[in-house]
Amino acid sequence: MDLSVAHDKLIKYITDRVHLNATEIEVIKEKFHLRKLSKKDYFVQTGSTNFQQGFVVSGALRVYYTDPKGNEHVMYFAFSDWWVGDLAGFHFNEAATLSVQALDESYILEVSKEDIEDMYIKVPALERLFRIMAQRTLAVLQKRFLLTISAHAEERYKELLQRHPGIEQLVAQHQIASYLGILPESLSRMKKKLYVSSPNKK
Amino acid sequence: MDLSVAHDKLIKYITDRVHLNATEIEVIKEKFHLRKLSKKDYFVQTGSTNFQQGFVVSGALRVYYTDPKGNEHVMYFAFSDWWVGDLAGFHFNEAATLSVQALDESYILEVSKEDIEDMYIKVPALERLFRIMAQRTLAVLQKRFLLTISAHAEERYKELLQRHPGIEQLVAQHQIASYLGILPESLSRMKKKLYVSSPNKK
DNA sequence: CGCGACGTTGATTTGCCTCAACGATTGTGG
DNA sequence: CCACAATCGTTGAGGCAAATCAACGTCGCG
Repeated sequence: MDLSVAHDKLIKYITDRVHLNATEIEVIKEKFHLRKLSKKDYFVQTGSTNFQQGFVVSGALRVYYTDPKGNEHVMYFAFSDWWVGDLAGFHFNEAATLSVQALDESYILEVSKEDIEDMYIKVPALERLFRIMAQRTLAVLQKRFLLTISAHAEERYKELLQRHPGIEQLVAQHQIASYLGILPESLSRMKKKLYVSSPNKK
Repeated sequence: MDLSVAHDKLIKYITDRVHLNATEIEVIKEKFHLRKLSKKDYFVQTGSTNFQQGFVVSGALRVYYTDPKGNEHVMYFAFSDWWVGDLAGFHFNEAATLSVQALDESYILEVSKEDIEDMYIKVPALERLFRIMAQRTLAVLQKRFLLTISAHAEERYKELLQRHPGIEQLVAQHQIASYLGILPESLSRMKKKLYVSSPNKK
């Protein structure tokens, strides 16, 4: 993965959403640094106070929470063109409660909170971009929250498959169970039940 | 409740967070319209396509979701200085999936999506304010989501009491149960259990 | 006053967890 | 490159938190 190719991908992502002039593009390129993660490497770990955000250029990652009992809960999976980081920690300057780990070799354009604040001044369009992104992410999280409290695991599983076809080829089953908020054993039993009662096989 | 008092409250809220000049203040005052809600009146109802947001000047409201089975789930309660509206519908221009209902007589400064978009141009500081608000709301919702999937109802109940002391005097018990994601019967049993095992009474 | 909304209590059910065991696959160090 | 270990998915037995269904007393209010 080449730095300029990564930068071009980021600039395309941004200019698809807001207008930038040539100077602004240069400012942005200076601030985002390419980082390679091997499988199982961490981009952010619980307790970190680095406050960075990352734009995923390629690869696959999981963003998860480790609760006080030590159980891990997947918040979301991230692929090309997604953003990763601990938003709560980032916003409140608190130690990260989330971790971000590569599920495969991944390339990420990393930016520090300081540099983002600096860019808000030098590139006002980013203020707009990040407002829109925050509002959209908020709307998406709200939907996920409402589904989680109103529907059983089986319904949430079907919704996931519908919203993200092919996810089962990309991430392991126990990661999907974690995303759904159930144990791997429960997902295994659920799939068996769905398969037996409605055998859409061969 | 007087319009100019309400406007002053809003302007104080905003200028506590970002800088405004006199002209900008006038633009904002023109866009926010005062609305009185009696107890049980709705500010937003499921299916609405008005895309308005509201700044709560006084009173108390509940923001809730009605699932396909007809069960209501309280997203949050709103009091003075909070914002209410269906953020998902607002952002995606979809019919509202949330409802906002007054629990007591309330006064709200209402603004349409159109006028907000207009203000982003005339008052750039609002772009920043709404970015910050969206990011903070997102961080708060993330914490709520993570607590919901990782902790039992009893722990969530204690967290609510700690974060919002006095909530039990402001809203009915079945509303609190709905916020916690459990049935009124379950909350009743839980309180009984907590009371018996740890009688902090007289 | 009378009705409806609210909170409580009881009996039973259920969705998912916990703990345990066991093949199958994957990965790795010698 | 193979042998062994670790990880993963599956299956079983039993348990628990909260839902469901039902009944009933109390209170506030039209």
